[in-house]
Amino acid sequence: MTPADPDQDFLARYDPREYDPIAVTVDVVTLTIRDGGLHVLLVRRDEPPFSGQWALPGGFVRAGGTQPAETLREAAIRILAGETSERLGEIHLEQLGSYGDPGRDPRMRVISVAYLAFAPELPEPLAGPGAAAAAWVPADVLGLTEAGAQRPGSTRKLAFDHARILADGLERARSKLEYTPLATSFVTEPFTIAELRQVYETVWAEPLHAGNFHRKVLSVPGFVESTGETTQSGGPRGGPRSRLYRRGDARLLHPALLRPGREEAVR
Amino acid sequence: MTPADPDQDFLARYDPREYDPIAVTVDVVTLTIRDGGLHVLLVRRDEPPFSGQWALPGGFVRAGGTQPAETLREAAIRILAGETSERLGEIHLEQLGSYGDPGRDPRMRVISVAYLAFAPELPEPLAGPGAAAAAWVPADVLGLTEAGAQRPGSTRKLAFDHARILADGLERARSKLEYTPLATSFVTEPFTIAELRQVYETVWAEPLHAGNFHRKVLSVPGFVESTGETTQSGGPRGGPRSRLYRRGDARLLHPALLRPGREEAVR
DNA sequence: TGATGTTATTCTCATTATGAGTTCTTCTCA
DNA sequence: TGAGAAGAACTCATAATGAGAATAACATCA
Repeated sequence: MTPADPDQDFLARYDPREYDPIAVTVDVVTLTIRDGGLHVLLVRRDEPPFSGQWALPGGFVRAGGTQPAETLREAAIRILAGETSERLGEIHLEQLGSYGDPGRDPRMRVISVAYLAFAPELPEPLAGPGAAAAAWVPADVLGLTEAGAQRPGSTRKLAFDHARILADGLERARSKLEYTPLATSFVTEPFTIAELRQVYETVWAEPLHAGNFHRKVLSVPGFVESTGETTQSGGPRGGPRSRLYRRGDARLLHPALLRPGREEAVR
Repeated sequence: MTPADPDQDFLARYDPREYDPIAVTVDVVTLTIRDGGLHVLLVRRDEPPFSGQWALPGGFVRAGGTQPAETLREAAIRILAGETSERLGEIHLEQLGSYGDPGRDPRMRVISVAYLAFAPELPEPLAGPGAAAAAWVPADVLGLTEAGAQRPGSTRKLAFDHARILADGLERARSKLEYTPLATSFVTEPFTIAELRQVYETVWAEPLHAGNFHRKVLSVPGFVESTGETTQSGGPRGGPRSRLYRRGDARLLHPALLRPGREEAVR
């Protein structure tokens, strides 16, 4: 950012209409748990490119000028509101990363800032102002690999590089569950320890030891807070009533709740 | 990304020259350890806005068209090369986040994708193709607060929102040392355990227990690997020769090396 | 109604990880 | 040569974890 730098000079004298433009969009990975499985909110395209394929909800950032300017986060909230339209205040939203490889959009150079949202169970998406079709799609039917690709035979091919963005979002979610209390963003208050455990088991896709999980959650300061109440009845297949909890005031879990069997992931 | 979405329609018919433009830049937070302190690479501006103030090295992303297109990462490498120009292969580089609030650049709407680099000790920056002045600046003289502001009285005011970007980069670095072997990116091979400990103590800004650190580093599989050699002499103030190590093959530290006294940061 | 199975919650116990401090030894510097 | 610094390896108390079992409250169904 100095005048001797040609790039900075360029910025100082920049008249954007003279240069190759870059478009900026925001795409949102919205995760929720439905029917015991991890789901992501997708919309279906029916115009080229990628016509007929599923994609993350997204849209342009309003730059200001003829439109009111908005922050990147505000753009993400606007896009999310187009599909879900309710209780946005309860939804956790964080920036995931930016994706800008040349050619990721065949029409022009597009930089997409991806956001990641964690939501408690929501109704079917209104295919409202944002989509011809919108749906909660089980994450596992997309056949995502760790490398951000889709396995051959996946019935729903994702448009653009959205498979990679989604894979990054899933890994971020798995990781955030370890050291933050964000699992509570997937449930509605009040909730039981078992509901919280199901969140972990679903996102991590592995069973956890119920007793150890229970001990751990209650021993981490500020993770959950007892309401003093219990459920009105036992579970659908028996068992005693569960105590009910709400979110605590911790922003970090200390000590963290680590995924089992991470040794293999180390190298 | 469907035709019913006005934003997507907009994209399909987008002629960028008709709309309010957004510029995309890449800024790089480059951290290194010099003279026992954490330093960041900054350049000095001498044109408005923020003339005379320090800023992160940055530049436009080459969109393609009249210029060859580059990825965001390639842009970051190009910017880094302008200042440091050597051994870029050894430098760890990762995306930090994107910053796009309206008004962050008074000239126009600019989205900046920030990258974070960890470098071993490098020579004074060539104020080369990238800067009228470039320097390694001790991170502590910038008076950064956790909130991303600068304390009043800081002698070097950072331009734009670079104080926040730098604060985010520092926190990312502190955090990454816990669960990745990236501390080894701050030293040149071969290195001693004490050198590695100084990296942690510098970045975390707190003293560590030498014996426990030693035990821990050697017990985490794949963190470091012995070369079988030792230093040629003891330390400058005495002590025996140290064994030398190189980087191991671990990508994650398991178990992690946690910062002491994190309980206060939890809420 | 009573047997059977399910599940929340609590406990035990062996193992591992951590924090604090000590010991032994090798080296530099005065 | 002596004093002090520092690498490396120990000890030991405490905390955290993983695996399993025990207890008790509840649902379902014969």
